[in-house]
Amino acid sequence: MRYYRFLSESGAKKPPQTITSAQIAAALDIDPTQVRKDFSAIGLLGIGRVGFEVCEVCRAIRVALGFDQRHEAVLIGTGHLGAALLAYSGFARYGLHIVAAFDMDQRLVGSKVAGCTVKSMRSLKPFIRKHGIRLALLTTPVEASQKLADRLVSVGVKAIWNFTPTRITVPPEVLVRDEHISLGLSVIAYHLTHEVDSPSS
Amino acid sequence: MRYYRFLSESGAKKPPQTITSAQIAAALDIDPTQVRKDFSAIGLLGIGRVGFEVCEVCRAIRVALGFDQRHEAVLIGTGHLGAALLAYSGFARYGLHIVAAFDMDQRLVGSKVAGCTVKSMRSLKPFIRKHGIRLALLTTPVEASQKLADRLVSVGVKAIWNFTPTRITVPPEVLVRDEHISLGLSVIAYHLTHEVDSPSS
DNA sequence: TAGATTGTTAATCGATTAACAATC
DNA sequence: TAGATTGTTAATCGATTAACAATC
Repeated sequence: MRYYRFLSESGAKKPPQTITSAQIAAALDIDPTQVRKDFSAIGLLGIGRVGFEVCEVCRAIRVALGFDQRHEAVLIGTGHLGAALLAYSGFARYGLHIVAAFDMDQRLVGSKVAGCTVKSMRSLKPFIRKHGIRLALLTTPVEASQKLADRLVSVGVKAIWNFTPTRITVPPEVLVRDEHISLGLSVIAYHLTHEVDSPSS
Repeated sequence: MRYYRFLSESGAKKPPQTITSAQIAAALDIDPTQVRKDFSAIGLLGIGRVGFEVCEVCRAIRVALGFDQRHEAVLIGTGHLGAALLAYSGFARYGLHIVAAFDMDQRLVGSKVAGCTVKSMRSLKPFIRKHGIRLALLTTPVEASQKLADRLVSVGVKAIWNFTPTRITVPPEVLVRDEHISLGLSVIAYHLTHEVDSPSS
């Protein structure tokens, strides 16, 4: 979560290998007690008078969140957004590897997008079965999301990262993470509107 | 927020122009009281025995969140993600209009991305001043985010929609909305890892 | 030892849920 | 009128914050 981002960023810079819960709390603008509680929840103990060892904390978080394990995923829909995700190099840090990309458009099949060869949808099911894929990224622009989700679930996919503006329904054991931007949009629109109402405050 | 998405979607289909708080609550899996409370918070009153008028609710939400106003924005960084956002047609529904795109890369300047001509960074400040732009979308892959943010703030930008994996700091009156995917990633990684630990539960 | 920071129990705060008279 | 749904007050629940003995 946010701890990991902060610690792995700041940890590289400064030589001191320990950090106090108060320092973390100040940087992330939360309560020091919260930090200690969260850490102890994942079986992480600090050292009295010194604080926490940065490396130790990072490793514990990696283990708790599963970043140390390799997760293989497929990406469906190689449009603008799909290409952006394929090109993003930050996933590997969290153990996520996109091992194949698929697209409905037969004209795109065989072409390379961000160094990844686009595969035909026909090979989707066999591929997932063969490699035991458990995560799929949905970046299809059209509203075939639900049908696709059903197909994915039927071959054993356990989590769907949904970047489409569609709400999809799946069995309870499957996780769907929606990455809609409409929520962020509403926050921004609200701020801009409110700004107009009271420009000075 | 979520109400608007649900109501504007379902409202188009069914003829009945009214909906009850219980129906909304069931669809969104929240408490009916919560719905009524949220609605009354934006000065929205229902009708006894009937419920709420769908159109009326939608309009009130639009007004409260500022979707009825026109918000003009600039986009900086026309990479994959920038292109995807430019091509996304859903923004207009919320009153957001991306009126110009900028990029550092001089070779891209003048070319068209998703129907929008890429402008030089040199013209960024004058453009913002001239058009009174108050929102900027940051999709620059490199770590020039902070410098860019400073420049944007200095010419009067009031909100920054940050799609870069960098944390940027701005004066308190400026809103920064981070659209990191690392949070979603951690949720997914956790689910997949936990799945392994107990496949049957 | 003295000082600072932790782990954890207790208290506060806010948000969510329940209950019910008022209303159409 | 009778029935159903609202608006709002009261109660519960959980999470955040405070306090403090234990620890290095």
